[in-house]
Amino acid sequence: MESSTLKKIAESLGLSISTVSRALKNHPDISANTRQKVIDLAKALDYEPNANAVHLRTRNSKLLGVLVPSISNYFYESFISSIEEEGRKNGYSVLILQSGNDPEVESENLKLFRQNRINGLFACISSQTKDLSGFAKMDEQETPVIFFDNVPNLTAIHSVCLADTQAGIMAAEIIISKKKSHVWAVFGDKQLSITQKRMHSFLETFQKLAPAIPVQTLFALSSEEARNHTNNLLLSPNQSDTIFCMSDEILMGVMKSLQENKISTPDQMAVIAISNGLIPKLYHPEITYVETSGYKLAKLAFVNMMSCLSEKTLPGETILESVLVEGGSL
Amino acid sequence: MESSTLKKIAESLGLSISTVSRALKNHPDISANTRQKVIDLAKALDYEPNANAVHLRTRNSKLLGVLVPSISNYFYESFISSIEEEGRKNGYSVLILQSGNDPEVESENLKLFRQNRINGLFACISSQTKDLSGFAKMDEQETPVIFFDNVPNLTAIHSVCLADTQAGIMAAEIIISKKKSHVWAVFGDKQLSITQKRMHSFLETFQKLAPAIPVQTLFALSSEEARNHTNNLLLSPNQSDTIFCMSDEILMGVMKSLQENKISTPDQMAVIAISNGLIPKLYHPEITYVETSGYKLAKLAFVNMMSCLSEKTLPGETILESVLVEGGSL
DNA sequence: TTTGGTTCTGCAATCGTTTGCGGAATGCTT
DNA sequence: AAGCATTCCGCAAACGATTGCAGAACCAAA
Repeated sequence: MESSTLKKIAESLGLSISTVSRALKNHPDISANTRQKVIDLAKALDYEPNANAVHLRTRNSKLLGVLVPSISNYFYESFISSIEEEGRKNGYSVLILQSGNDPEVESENLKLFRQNRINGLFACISSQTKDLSGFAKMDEQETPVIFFDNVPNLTAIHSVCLADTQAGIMAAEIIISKKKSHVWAVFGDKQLSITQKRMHSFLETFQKLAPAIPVQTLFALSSEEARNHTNNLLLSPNQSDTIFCMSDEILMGVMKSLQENKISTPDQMAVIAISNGLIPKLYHPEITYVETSGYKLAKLAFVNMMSCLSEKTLPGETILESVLVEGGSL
Repeated sequence: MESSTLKKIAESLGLSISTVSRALKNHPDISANTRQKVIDLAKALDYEPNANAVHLRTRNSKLLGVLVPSISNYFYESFISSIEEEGRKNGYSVLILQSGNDPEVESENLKLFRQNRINGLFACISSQTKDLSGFAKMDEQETPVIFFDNVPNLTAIHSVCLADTQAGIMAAEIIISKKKSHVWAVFGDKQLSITQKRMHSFLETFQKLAPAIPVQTLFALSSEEARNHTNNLLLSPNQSDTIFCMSDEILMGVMKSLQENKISTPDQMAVIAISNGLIPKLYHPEITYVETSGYKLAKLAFVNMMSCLSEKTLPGETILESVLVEGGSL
C-alpha cells in the first residue's frame, strides 16, 4: 500500500489540503469539529508526514551528522550513542558516516552531509586529513561544525576536547607521587593532536617535577604493536616499574604482554592508562586510569551544538575536565 | 551563503532549469558545449543537489534504517559499521536509532523511520518487545525488514541469524571432547531468542552425548551479575572444571571473578565462550570461543536487503555458520 | 520551396508539504 | 437592513529537483 498523504485525506473528507494540514497541527483557524474528523481519518489511514517534503518546504532537515574514523571503537561508540540519545530527545535524527581514516572517503562523506542539508556536524577528523576545504564548505553553508577528540590545528573553530594536557599531567603526577623509579610510556599515532598533547604534558611534568626519573617513550599504532613493544622491553636490560598507556588500544596490548610474561600488577609492574573506562575494568586488579568519557564529551558537544543552532553564543573551544579513577594497578 | 540550486545556475546562464539538470547528468540531449558551461559553473558555485528534493521527486530516500537496542556494544557496533560501509558503496545512507530496550522508544523510532521513508530496515528487536504492529506497518508500506540477532517468533519474515543452535552444540561438543567432568554454564536474558536457542542446544547436546556430566546453568543479566554468580559458585561445595559463557558480557564478568580468585586458565578452570571476538583476545591465554561475527552477519544481511529491494528473491531466513576459534583456555 | 530528419532546449506537471492572504459564512449590534 | 466582527476554510505559491512531451532551429535532400 502506498503511504497516505494530506491530499488523500483532503479528498476523502471533501476538504482542502491546507485545512487538513492545519487541523493536524492544531492551528486555531480550524474548528474542533473539522479537526477531529481529520485526526480520526489520519489515524485510520496511518498517515505519517513525508519527512522529505517537510524538510524541503521548511528548509530544515532536522538532521545532525557525525563523522568518525570508525564506529567500532568504544570511545566513538559511546560518543555516538550519546549524541543519538540527546538528538532524539530534541527532535533530531543522526546520520553517521565513517571515514576509515581515509581522507578521500572523508570528503565524500562531507559531500553526503551537505547534500542532505544537515543542520550541524560533529566531526573527528582522520589522522591523515590535510585538506580542510570540505569543512570550510560546511561553514559557508552556515552549518556549524563541532570538532571533537582529534581536532584540526586552527583557531576560529568550535571544538570539544578532553583535557588532554591535564590528563597527561595528572597521570605523570600520580606516578611521581607513588615514588616510582622508572617509566615506560606508550603513545599512539604521533600525527594525532591528542597524542601530541598527552605526550607533551606528560613528559614536561616529569622534567619539571622529577627530572631524575627516567622516562622511556615509545609509539604503537595498534594493540598488537604495543604488545610487541612491551615484550621486547621486558627482555631489555633497562627495566622499569611502571607503564603508562595513552589509550585503551595500547592498554590492551600492554596487558596482554604482561599476562603472557606472568608479570603481576601492581607489585611487579604498575600500570596506568588514559581510557574511556571499559577496558580497565576487565582486569584484576582494575587498572587505574584518567578518564576520557565519550559519553560526557558528547553531552557537552550537544549542548554546544544547540547553542550554535540557536545562535545564542559562539562556544569556541570547550574542554572536559579529566577525572582520575583509581583501580589497584598503581 | 545559501546553497546554490539548479534555478540559480539556470538564471545566470540564461538556460532553463531542465537543461541544467540534464547537463549535470550527462543526458544525451544536451550539447557538449552547453554541458561544459553548466558543469563549470556548477563547480564554481559548489552546487550540491538537495537530497530532500531529489528524494521527494524520485520517491526514493536512498536511506536504510538500523534499529538496535544500543549502539555501544561491540557486536552491534561491528554490525552497524559493516552496514554503513556496504551502504555507502551502494549509494545508501544509514539512519541508526537505538531503542535502549524500551518498546516505547522502539516504536517511536519506527515512526521516525517511516516518516523518513527509508527503503529498508535492519532490526534487532528489544527483549521486551511484544507488539509488532510497528513492524507490520513497515510491511504495508512495502519496506523490507530484515531482522537480525534477536528476532521475533514468526515465520514469514526475513531474518539473518547466527547459527545459535549450532554454536551451542559446538561449544558442548568441544567441552565433552576435552573430557571435562563438571560444567557451569552462564546464560543471559532468558527472554531473548538467542538465549533460548543457545541454551537449549547446549543442554541437549550434553544430555545426548554425555548425560553423566553435570551441567549447572545460571543466568546473569549483566557482567556484574555474572561476576557475582561466579564468585559464589567458587565458594560452593560442588566445584567444576569448566565454565561456558554465552556472551561477551558474561565472559567479562566471569573472567573478572577468576582473576580475583587467582584461578588460572585452563589448568584450574577451562573457559569457553560464544563471542564476537574482541574480548577473548584480551586475556592470556586467549579464550577459546565460538565466533559470532557481527561484521559477517551484516554483510549477509546487506546482500539479502539488496535482493529484497530488487525484488529478485525472498530471502526468508538465513543463517550464518559458526566457527570455532581456539584459544588456550580449554 | 517543401519535406524530413537531427539536434538541442524549454514548458509545465509533479513529488508532499507549509503558509500568507483573501474570502465566504455566520452571528451580533444598532 | 445594514454594518462589522468572528470564525472557518481554500487558493496558490513556494521549497528544489526530475522528466515526458513538444517545439525551435538547423541542415540536407527532393
